[in-house]
Amino acid sequence: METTSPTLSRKAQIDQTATALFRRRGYAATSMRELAAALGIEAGSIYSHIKSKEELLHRICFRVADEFMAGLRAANADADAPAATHLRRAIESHVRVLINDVDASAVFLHEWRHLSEPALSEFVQLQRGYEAAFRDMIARGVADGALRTPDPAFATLTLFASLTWLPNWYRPDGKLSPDQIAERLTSQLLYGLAVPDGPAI
Amino acid sequence: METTSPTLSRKAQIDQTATALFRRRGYAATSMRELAAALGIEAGSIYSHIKSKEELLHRICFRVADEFMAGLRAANADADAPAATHLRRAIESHVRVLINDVDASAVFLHEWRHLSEPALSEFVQLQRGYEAAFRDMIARGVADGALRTPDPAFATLTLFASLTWLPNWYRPDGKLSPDQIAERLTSQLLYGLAVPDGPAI
DNA sequence: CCTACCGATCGGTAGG
DNA sequence: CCTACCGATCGGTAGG
Repeated sequence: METTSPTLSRKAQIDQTATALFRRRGYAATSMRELAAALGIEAGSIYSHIKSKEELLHRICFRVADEFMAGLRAANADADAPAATHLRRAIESHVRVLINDVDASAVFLHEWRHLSEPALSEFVQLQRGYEAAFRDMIARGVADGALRTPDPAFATLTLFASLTWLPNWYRPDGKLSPDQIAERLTSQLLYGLAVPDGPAI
Repeated sequence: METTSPTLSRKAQIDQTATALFRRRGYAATSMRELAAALGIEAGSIYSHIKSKEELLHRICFRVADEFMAGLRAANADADAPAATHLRRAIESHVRVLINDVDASAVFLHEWRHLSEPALSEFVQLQRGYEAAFRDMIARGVADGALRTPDPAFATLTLFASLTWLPNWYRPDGKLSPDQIAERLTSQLLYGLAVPDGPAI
């Protein structure tokens, strides 16, 4: 079911296979016996490498969260750049993280709610901070005249929607490179679909 | 846990309570005993009203699908209107369906993959037809000069992303009415965030 | 890493 | 609609 590189440690193989299964079938609907079968071992054997099923989910979610956070910091590192440039760079970084491991990203986006406390609250806090940073970039872009929107919070939601949806359709064998996707996404979000001086719609 | 109107039939109460639970906890993670407890009855008693757990999911998913399809047909009914108008009306209809029952919409959007065959294939077919209709409206809008995009298929994905994300943030007690949300979403997707003759970003 | 197993819980049914 | 229960499967462990 799964071709794993022989250079991966068993623990890394477990993580990778679990990521693919959690994405395809959902965390709750994936049993440890399925995971074991995909790895070619017995269910009990998994527990010599991990403590619990949730540990797998926890590691996936927080690893991806760390990557998003690091990308956000890098995008804002140049304090002299205008807010709209920070925003474009942050979108590009986000797309790159998503594409770099689309299975893990999909689990991060859709399965985090199965975390239990206190990890759940910690995760939600990270998400909120990340979204607030995007809202802030948009608001600063509006303030300095580069962007316009009647509602920065609303614009942030739409932006996040497009970013979040990406793992649902991205195929690694597609024609668009990560940079092309980021560029196209950015341009469509910034400039929209309507012809500038075309007819009212 | 749940306040259900006394005018609802028991079956309608089961559907409504199941919808709320499937949304909050996910289909796979919701047990029939949880559902029974939320209804104030015993687990076995549910089965005098329904045949199986999946029947509940099936009914939710296909009812919402029917509503989306009906809205799409209505939006395209006026054959003389330009494609961009069809598109705007279809977006407005979509938003109204989502907001009309946000729990059911969220289940429709996120839990359909737990359907088993042949319902699963049937559902995917409906989804594909719906998406194709939006892609077609965008392509016709580009052809008649009202819209512009380097990639209609890509634009369709971004549009769907924004529509799909809505149940994740919409709060019935929010300040925006359904029509305001539809209008704001449409305008942002069509006109983007950038100031028309502002600086390059 | 396997065998053998634990208690808990699952969806669902029979009979009343 | 409840009581009492079915076989199957769950996450996880002990001992080797």
